[in-house]
Amino acid sequence: MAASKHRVLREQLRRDVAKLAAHTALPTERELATRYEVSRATVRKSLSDLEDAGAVYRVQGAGTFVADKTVSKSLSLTSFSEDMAARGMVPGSRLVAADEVAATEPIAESLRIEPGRPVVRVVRVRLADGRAMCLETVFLAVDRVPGLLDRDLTGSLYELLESTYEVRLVRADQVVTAVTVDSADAALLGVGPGSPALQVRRIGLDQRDRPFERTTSLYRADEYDIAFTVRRETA
Amino acid sequence: MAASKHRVLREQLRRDVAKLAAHTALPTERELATRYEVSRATVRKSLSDLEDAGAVYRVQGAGTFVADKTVSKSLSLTSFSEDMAARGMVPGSRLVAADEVAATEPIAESLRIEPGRPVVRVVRVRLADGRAMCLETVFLAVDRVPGLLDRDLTGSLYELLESTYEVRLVRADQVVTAVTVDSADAALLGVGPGSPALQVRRIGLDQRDRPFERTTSLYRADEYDIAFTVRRETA
DNA sequence: CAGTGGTCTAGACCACACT
DNA sequence: GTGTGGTCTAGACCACTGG
Repeated sequence: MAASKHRVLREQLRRDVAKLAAHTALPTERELATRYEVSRATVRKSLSDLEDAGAVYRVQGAGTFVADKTVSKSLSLTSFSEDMAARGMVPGSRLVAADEVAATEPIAESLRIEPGRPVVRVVRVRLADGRAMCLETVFLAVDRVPGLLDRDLTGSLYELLESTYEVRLVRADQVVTAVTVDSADAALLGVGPGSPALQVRRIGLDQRDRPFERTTSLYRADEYDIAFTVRRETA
Repeated sequence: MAASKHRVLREQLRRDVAKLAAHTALPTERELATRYEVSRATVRKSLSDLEDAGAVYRVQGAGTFVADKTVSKSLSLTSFSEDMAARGMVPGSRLVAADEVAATEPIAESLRIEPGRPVVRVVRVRLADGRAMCLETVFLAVDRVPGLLDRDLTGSLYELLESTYEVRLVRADQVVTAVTVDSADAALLGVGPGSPALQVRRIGLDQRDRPFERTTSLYRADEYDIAFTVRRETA
């Protein structure tokens, strides 16, 4: 499964493109279709995906070209572990708290459950190469993840959710703000009180658009940034 | 121009979807194709765009459904003016400086010109409903925008660039960080020194992937956040 | 002008969800 | 099984770029 022609071609082209200089022209769509023995529609699907990912750009009448990859992070949904791996760092965790609490009003609304219902709370200091990078608090509806608190919570929570509970996050709504950390959080992050931090509040949704995770992450401003590419609408 | 069938259908469906409750099923692709007298491929293109925009979600074998729009900002490239308008506020500007300076090393690299070459600098306090929201510093290669300094710089710079110089931004690479503002910036923003702020550094690119604008925006943390939806790759 | 990407069609089969 | 979205094809014409 998951080995469609356009996917295979896309990954093939992604590798090819990585070796080429920016602004180099790719073969034409018709040429690629002939060469890889697929229809032009399939080639176009592959190229569209690469365009969305910021790997190439297309100019009508002229051709398809290798994009300049200065940033070109297409801001996909990643776990902390994946994020750190992509930055070439080794992810880790220090468990601060893992318990069951009653859902407060905002938590309940985020998870679309009744206020006061029990939710699982996991608080962790996330490490990058052993250094504190982020303070992360996760809330999960307890019905969706029975027995979670008995598991090993120092690794990737996403992987655990996927492998054990078969919930796959496919989308998340995020809100990013700048804050200054209070003294309690500062101590956990190993920074001075009043230091700046990036706060990311996220509601994770499954394939059916149902929320099942609400996470607040507090990233050290001196160690972390969010880089991504945005595009004009109606491209 | 720009009135392709899939575009027309997309906007029609966007309006229809806005009236429906979340998780309501849309008609099937074949049904829509028949009803609007287009091919199914055209319907799929429209639905894909809406899916990318976060308006609907699709479940193989089940159907296409109205997404829950709690956030669903697909983080598109917008000007400050557009951004404020979308938030229901009236944008404004107070010009702080507009001059020609020699490009420093980082500026030159961003704009892909020689260090020391002249660049146009525009510094503005951006207002929302008359209140300071953001301190914005824009650098532009002078060759691309001759005579810019003689223009009215209190409105939308993007509109000016588009209408006068025919440069269209289609993509931008952004880096978001949290900072605390120094006393000079604090005075311009009307906040206390050491207040938190969201810093957005952006390099704007035209359709040919050429950089022609580098902007650093400093947003008051108490007035501004960045909300957007992210998706899992290989969807 | 020739050649490129952009749009569109009509039809086919597959993978998956639901009942 | 029936019906859904997902993939793929072969071919056509349009809009635009560039020499």
